Amino acid sequence: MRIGELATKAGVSVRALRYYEEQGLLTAARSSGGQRHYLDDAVDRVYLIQMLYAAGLSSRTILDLLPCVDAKVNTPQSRAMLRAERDRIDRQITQLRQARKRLDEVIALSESPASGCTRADTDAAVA
Amino acid sequence: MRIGELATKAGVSVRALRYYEEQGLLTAARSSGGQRHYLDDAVDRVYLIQMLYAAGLSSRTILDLLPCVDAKVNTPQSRAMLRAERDRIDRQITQLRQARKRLDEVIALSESPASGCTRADTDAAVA
DNA sequence: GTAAAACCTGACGTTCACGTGAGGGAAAAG
DNA sequence: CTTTTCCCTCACGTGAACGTCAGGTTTTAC
Repeated sequence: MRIGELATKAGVSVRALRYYEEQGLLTAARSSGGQRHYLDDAVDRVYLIQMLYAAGLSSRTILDLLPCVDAKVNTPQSRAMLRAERDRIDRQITQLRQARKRLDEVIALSESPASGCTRADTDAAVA
Repeated sequence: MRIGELATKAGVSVRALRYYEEQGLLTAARSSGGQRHYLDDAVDRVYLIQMLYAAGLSSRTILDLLPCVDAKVNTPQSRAMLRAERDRIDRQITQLRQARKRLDEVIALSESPASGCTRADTDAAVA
């Protein structure tokens, strides 16, 4: 498939795919005319990349991790890196939970009929 | 306390504190000479700001939320905003869990003596 | 009273993951 | 064969959260 189709299937922009290639995260065969051609499994690869981006990893880190995911590299260093990133994600989840908890407290307060309700509540809620 | 002390206590840079003020997230009294002076509770306020930044909120969103946290604003809109942000954090946690799971799978594979270990494992692990 | 810290206001620089044209070929459709 | 449609490579723009340097003032220490 060509880049437009992959972009649609993977739910990202064409520009993003070119960027991934530029970062070494995604490779493509080229037609005689220079156009990129991808195999079907490129869709999953893009999903994975997106997932790692969403987890807060940088292009560089993803670039280091992908060979491990592909099971092409498996050294003590690579395993340490994997664990380090997993731990980073764990810490990030912990932070998010804290923030969530904090917001929940505020929400609970704001929804209880106690404390300083600006009374815009009971008034405007029906109107 | 002055800005340097607050920066140290809160574990952020002086520049960051000035930036927070610029964004309306943090206010300070001024000395006759124009220097910022903070109360002790500013430390907690900075912690909170950092927590919300870490949760992926933008300055603008934090600016909108802070009055709610301070219980100074409590309208149907503000409560909806709080819930929206909490839900966003929930979705982000879900994504992080997925990424973590994926990494865990890779780690499990790389640490099991099966599959394509590059053998750098059993060799160099002792050396 | 003077020198060293610490602070002030601009204002430009940085990084990241792309967005967005510009100008020009390649490929599928008629 | 021509017309769309898709694709190509530069290459500059963007937004967010600061970093950093310049040039000057205020506070603190001796």
